[in-house]
Order: sequence, then C-alpha cells, then structure tokens
Amino acid sequence: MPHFRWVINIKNVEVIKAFGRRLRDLRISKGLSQEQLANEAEIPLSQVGRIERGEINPTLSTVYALCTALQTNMKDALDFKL
Amino acid sequence: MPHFRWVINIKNVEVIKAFGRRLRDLRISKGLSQEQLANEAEIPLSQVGRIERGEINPTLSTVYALCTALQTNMKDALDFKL
DNA sequence: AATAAATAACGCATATATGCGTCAATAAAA
DNA sequence: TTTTATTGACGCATATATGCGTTATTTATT
Repeated sequence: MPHFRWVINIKNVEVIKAFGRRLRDLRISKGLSQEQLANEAEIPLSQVGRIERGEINPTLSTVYALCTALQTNMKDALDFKL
Repeated sequence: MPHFRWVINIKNVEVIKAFGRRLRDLRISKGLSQEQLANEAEIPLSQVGRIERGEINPTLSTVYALCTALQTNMKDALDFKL
C-alpha cells in the first residue's frame, strides 16, 4: 500500500521539478535528445528522463555533469525562481 | 578493507569540494555557526560538517535548503570555477 | 590554564539516487 | 500506414545521502 509516513517538503518537490523543466529546456535549445545528453554526461538515459520529469532529486555531481554536457554553468542552469 | 572497485570521477570530487568551500565561506560571511545553519536549513549538524568538508555529494534539495538558509540563490552559491 | 563553544569524526538505520536493464507509449519521419 | 526515433514508465541491485546519534578534537573565551 502507498504510504504517507514521511513529511514531504513542498519546496524540495518544487525545486527538483523546476530543475527538471530547466534541464529539458536547455537540452532542447541545444538540439539534443535525452539519449545524446545521457551519453555526453555519462549518465543512464532513464535517469535523464526521471530528472527531467522531476521524479528524482539529483546530486550535485549529477547536476554538474548535466550542465557540463549542456555546455552551461550551474550558475545559469540553476538561475530560476520557485 | 578499503576498496577501489569503482571508478572515481575526479570532476565530481572537485565539484563537491568546491561547493563545500563556498558553503563555508558563505556561512562564515553571514556570521553563522554550523549549528545555526543546520537549524535554519533543517538538516542535521553533522551533515553540514560533512558537506563543508566535501565528504558527501549533497542532493539538489539539500543545496537549495542550505542556500535558502543562507539567504542566497543557488545561482550565486554555485557560481564557482573548478 | 580552565572552561566553553565550535567543529571533526565517527556509527548506524533508512530512504533514495545511481546505474543498468526492459518494454510501452508517443512522436517523427518514411 | 509503416517504420524509426524518442520519451515514459517500469524493475532491480547497489552505493550513498539523509537523519539522528555520540565522542573526540580543535578553537575561542575567560
């Protein structure tokens, strides 16, 4: 059965969703498929999808790898408001 | 015994260490102790220490919580070069 | 020096990100 | 439509971040 045993921090959900949207925008603006981005960033394809959909909370190193693959700075990739 | 069974991505080590240094600088510039920052960000004190020392690879939501507690944007907190 | 405050360095349980699959659904191109 | 490319949505094992302790060490204060 599904659980609600743990407190959900709404802000945290929002930040990973906002980053997912930003990542997708950046990827598309660079004309890359998820697969190409995954290869560049050396991250599994399925993980890129989950991050773009805001399903997982990526680590700093993953964020960095994605930004590097997109030829952007974390500074710019994380420049969004909630 | 210690292991070397997995490939270590040097860049990833560098980014978490750089963030740790940046976090410490920001915290000190705001005149906060690790304990005060931990309370503000609602994360364990020991975790703040490990992050500042670059021992762990924080998630995006943790980075966000720390930046918010420091009254900074991720944009600025992650504005560093490797 | 003695005391207090701050940080380092551990341990441990649990939730979850990662890494690597597979197959379905959708979109794009032929 | 049919084929191909792309993305979504799963499953599962493993490494690790989180969360919450405790104790040691270092630093600051008196």
